[in-house]
Amino acid sequence: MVTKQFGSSPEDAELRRADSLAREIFSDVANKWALLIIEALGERTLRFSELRDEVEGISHKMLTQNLRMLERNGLLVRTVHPTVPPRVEYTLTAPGRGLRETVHGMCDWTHHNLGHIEASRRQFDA
Amino acid sequence: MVTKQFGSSPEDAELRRADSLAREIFSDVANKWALLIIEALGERTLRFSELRDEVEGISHKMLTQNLRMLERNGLLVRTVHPTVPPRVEYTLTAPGRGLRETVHGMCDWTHHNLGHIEASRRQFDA
DNA sequence: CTGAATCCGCAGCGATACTG
DNA sequence: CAGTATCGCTGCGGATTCAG
Repeated sequence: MVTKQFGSSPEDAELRRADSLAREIFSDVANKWALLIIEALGERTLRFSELRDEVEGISHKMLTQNLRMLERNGLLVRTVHPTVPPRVEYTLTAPGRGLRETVHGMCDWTHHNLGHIEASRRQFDA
Repeated sequence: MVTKQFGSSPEDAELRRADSLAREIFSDVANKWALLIIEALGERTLRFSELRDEVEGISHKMLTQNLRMLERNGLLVRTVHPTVPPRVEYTLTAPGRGLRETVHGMCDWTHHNLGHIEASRRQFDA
C-alpha cells in the first residue's frame, strides 16, 4: 500500500493504476458498517432482515448501500429466491471470508487491549 | 465482538459494559484515515508535516483530529520538543503496533485480491 | 420482505485565518 | 511548525414513502 514515487515508464503507469485501485478498495472496505456486516455474516447465510437485526444500530439505507458495495466488489453474493414475499440471502465469497480473517484480527485486538485503552483514555481526559 | 443477549446479573452488566466499550473503540479505529495513519507511521517516528505528506489526501484538520483520537486511545505517543519552531513527533505504542499488524493484513488482502475485485466490478457494472 | 427513491437536517470536512 | 477556531457548504445518513 501507499507505493510512491513513480516514474513515467509503462511499468510504473501500471503500478500507479494498481495503487489507485487499491486505495479505492481500501476506502470502500475500511469503514465501520462494511466491516461489521462482514463480521456479522461470518460463515453463515443471512437474509436482509436478519442482517439488520445482527448489525446493531445500522439503518435500512446504510445496510442496502453497503451490501451493494460489497456485492459489487465480489465480497459477498446475493441470491434472490423468487417467492412471495421475496427472500434474499447474503453469503461471503472466498475473498470476503479472507477479509473477514483480518476483521477478526481487529476484533481480537480490540478485546485484548480494552484495558490499556480504557486506562489511556482516563489519563488523557484529565 | 457483538456479544448479545445479556441477562441482569452483575457479571452480565460487566460484559455489557465491556461490549459497548469495544464497539466504541471499533468505531473509532475502523475508519479510513485512522488506519492509513497507523499504516503510514509503521515503525517510524514522524513529524506532523511528514505525516501529512505520507498520508495522501488527508487534510490538516482530519490529521490533527485523528492523531488526537489515536493518542487518547493510547495507540500512539506524541512528544513535543520545546524548540522554536516547535517539533512534534508521533510514534506507535505497542498496542498501536499490534493494530498495525491487522491493518497490514488488510493491505495484503487488498493487493492479493485486486484482480478478483476488479473483475467483479466490471461484471456488476454491466 | 426487500429495495429504490425522495426529502431534509445535521455533522463532517475543507478552507482560511490566527496564536504560540 | 504545530495547533485551534471559525465559517460555510457538501454530502452522509436517517426517516419515510412507494413499488415489486
